[in-house]
Amino acid sequence: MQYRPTDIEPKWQQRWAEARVSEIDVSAPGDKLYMLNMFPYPSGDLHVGHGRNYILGDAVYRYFRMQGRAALNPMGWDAFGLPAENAAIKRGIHPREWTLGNIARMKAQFARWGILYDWSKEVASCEPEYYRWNQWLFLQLYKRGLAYRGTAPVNWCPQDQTVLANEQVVEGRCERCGALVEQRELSQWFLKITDYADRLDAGLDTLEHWPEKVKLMQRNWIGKSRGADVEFFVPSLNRSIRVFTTRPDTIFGATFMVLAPEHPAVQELISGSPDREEIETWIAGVRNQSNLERQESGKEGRFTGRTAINPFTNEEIPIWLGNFVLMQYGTGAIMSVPAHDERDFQFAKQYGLPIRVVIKPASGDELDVNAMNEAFTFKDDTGVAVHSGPIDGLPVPRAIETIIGIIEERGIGKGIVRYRLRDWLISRQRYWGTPIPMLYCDPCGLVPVREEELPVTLPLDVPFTGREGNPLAKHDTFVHATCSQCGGPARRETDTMDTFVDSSWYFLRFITPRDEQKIFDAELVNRWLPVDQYIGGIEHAILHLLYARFITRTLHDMGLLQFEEPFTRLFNQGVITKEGYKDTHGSWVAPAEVQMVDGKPYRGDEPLLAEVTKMSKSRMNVVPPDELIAKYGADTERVYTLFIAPPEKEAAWSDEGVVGAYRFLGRVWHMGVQIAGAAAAGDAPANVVRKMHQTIDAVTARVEKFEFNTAISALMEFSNTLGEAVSGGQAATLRPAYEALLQLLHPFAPHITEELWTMLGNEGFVLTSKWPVADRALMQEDTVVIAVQVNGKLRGQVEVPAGAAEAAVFEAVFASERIQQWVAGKDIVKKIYVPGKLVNVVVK
RNA sequence: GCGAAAGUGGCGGAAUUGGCAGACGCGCUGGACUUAGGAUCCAGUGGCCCAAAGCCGUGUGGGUUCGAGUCCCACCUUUCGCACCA
Repeated sequence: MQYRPTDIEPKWQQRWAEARVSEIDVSAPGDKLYMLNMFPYPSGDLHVGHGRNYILGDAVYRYFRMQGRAALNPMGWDAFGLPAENAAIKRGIHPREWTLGNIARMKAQFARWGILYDWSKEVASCEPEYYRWNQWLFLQLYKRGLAYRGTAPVNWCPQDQTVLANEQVVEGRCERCGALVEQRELSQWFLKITDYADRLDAGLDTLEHWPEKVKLMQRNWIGKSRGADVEFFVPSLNRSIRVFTTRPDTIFGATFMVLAPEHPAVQELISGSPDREEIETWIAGVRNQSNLERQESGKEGRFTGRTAINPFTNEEIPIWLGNFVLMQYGTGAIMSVPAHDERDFQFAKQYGLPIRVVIKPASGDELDVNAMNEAFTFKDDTGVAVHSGPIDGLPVPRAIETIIGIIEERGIGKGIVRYRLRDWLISRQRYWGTPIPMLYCDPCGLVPVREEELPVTLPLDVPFTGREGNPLAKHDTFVHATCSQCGGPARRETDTMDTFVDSSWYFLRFITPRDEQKIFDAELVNRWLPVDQYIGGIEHAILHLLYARFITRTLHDMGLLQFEEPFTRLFNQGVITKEGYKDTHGSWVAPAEVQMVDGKPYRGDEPLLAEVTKMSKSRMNVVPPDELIAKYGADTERVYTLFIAPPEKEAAWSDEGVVGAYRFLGRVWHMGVQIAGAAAAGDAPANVVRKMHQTIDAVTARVEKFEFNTAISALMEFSNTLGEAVSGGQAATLRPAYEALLQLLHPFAPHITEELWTMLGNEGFVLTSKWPVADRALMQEDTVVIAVQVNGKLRGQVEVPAGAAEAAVFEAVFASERIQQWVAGKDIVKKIYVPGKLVNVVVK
């Protein structure tokens, strides 16, 4: 009987579905476990690279089910977003239709992979039943002052015709389309995530089971820094300007001040300058530049013509404007200490400003200003304050503490903690998203829609022209509304929400997805959450995960949640890469057009460049799962995907490598057929029993640690052991050991194991059988092979009974002729025995 | 520039607390079975050497140790993240 995956896989997929094996009653008691894969954007077809994420989650889910856990494994759709709208513009298909079609395709693909989700919990964020709670959440945040409309310089993507959150701008470009982002001063909706900066930072310390990398990225993004705000008096204006510094200990070395060109005091400062016009032209030029352009143009500045008083040295120091000082951070003004800050140093050198050393190395001589060609920062106690009056001789950390005390005492400033994090801009001038439930009324001003009027339904009858502007704004019956307060005519907000709002709380909705009365059932949610195991890509290290942590805290503060961290364990799978081919113009070439000549790629006689990159449609290097499944089956794809590399690592797809997984399953199959055909009789050979227990032990430990590649290699070894026993005519004795193999293999290759399990005459699913437990006593070998080293070099082996005493082992070692050759006639200096492993004899 | 992680056969990768480097798989070589093989099965496969014995071998150079892929120091390379955040 041949192994034909295509014959058996659809059958088992159907049986699991019919038996509703993955549906769970969340109100029933049980040892709960909440598994979650990040819900995907329904972009259409999935490739084997996407598959890694879901296959991995399904393997873990099935393992926990076999461990007897009440495991919830829901799935849904992050269904709002720009690609749907772009598809509408390009192809004339409605975003909703496009989205729902993609959802259906992806759902079918999950089924073909044999993935078990609890579809009774499915949600799609584009449905009013879901997004009304998005709107409800917004209103709660608005009530608490955490949602506000404000004017600020924002990121505008000219390609996508919308504003973007800071988190969505990568190296000055739109994260989605890659267009250069422009700065615009606009009135927009924000969520006050900055109110939670400190808690979001501190909470990272409690996340023991998150990858360090992700925590670090979040920590850097939040950018907490301690320092001081200090007032510098400007005599000619009879007022002071406040600067922020993280290094108040260097204030004696502050020899000038620099303000951002956008600083509100600039006009006043330059009012008396003879160069005023030139300075204004320069400011206008800088204002037009993005941060990226400013950085590329190098450090530039202008002298305002005025001076401030350094409050510690009492010297007059010049006030400059500089393109490198950011208005968005701190106070938009800095004190410059060129000796101990690299940026200040460069600026001072460029404009001939004085440099004064106020920190010396803790061990070593004072720095020579004239010999310096870079700043020396001394951020820790490797530096000691000098020429700094009251803090002279103090190491940097203590100097900072002391000087802040003095600053506060003198009333010229205070110690302060600042964050790099800025408020979350959630307005989008796009159609396919959750309408922001607000009204503009002439008499009443800004009015929130009443909760009982939710949802504010997104109208479906809008034209998609692709021309500038949000189609919603042109929809008369949507825009014209009645004021919730005065009943008069009002204009509806036509901005929609960033889709990251939708995904910031969806994991709460999965518990009671059909509840029409409330966003979620607090009692059940507090029982099921936090999510025990969250799985998804590293690309969400900041965006989604930070927003979800923020929203969870706001709901906690509303008294709805008892926890502040939504995800206990986080796992980021690595991407799958494959070779793609580029032509001489740098365009990607379809694999069908590529011919290999002497191992090098060509299109006709044009040589191509092979490049291993992340699998993606645009690079034309995707492997569609359906062809693979048709040829080898989903089980093969699953086993190969998990075996290819450690799951957190990037992995290169190899079409040949797939065959190895297929052969392995083929061997398991043929072995199963033979064992099923032999009437069970007698005990399995001792080596098989031992290997079985060792394998149970190894696979269990490795699945728990997400080491699927080595879990599978252990199963291959066990399968090889069983195969030898079958060839040795022992098939009749192997049934229990073989059944254990099927159970251990089930999470990785669910279909074939169900089929063989049934073939052996078992009732029920492998999935609902009990995960085997290893008997440690039976794992032990009767005899052990001890490696023998002489002076650290391997010289032989001896076999001794397991647990033999040290003396007996040495006796066996010196009885060995091979070893005698190396030690005869030499002084034995030392004998070392590592129990059960090796002996090292040191001779001279 | 700053921060983090990682360097092991032709390839993907194994290797508890320092204890037989290269598990498992791909590929390759030889063989079996075949009209055929890009199917299947069997054997071999780190390098030097016909082979054995032996020697060498985990990015480079040092060190600690009876013993180092693993620990320490210096360096090199790669990848990722941040990037004028005062």
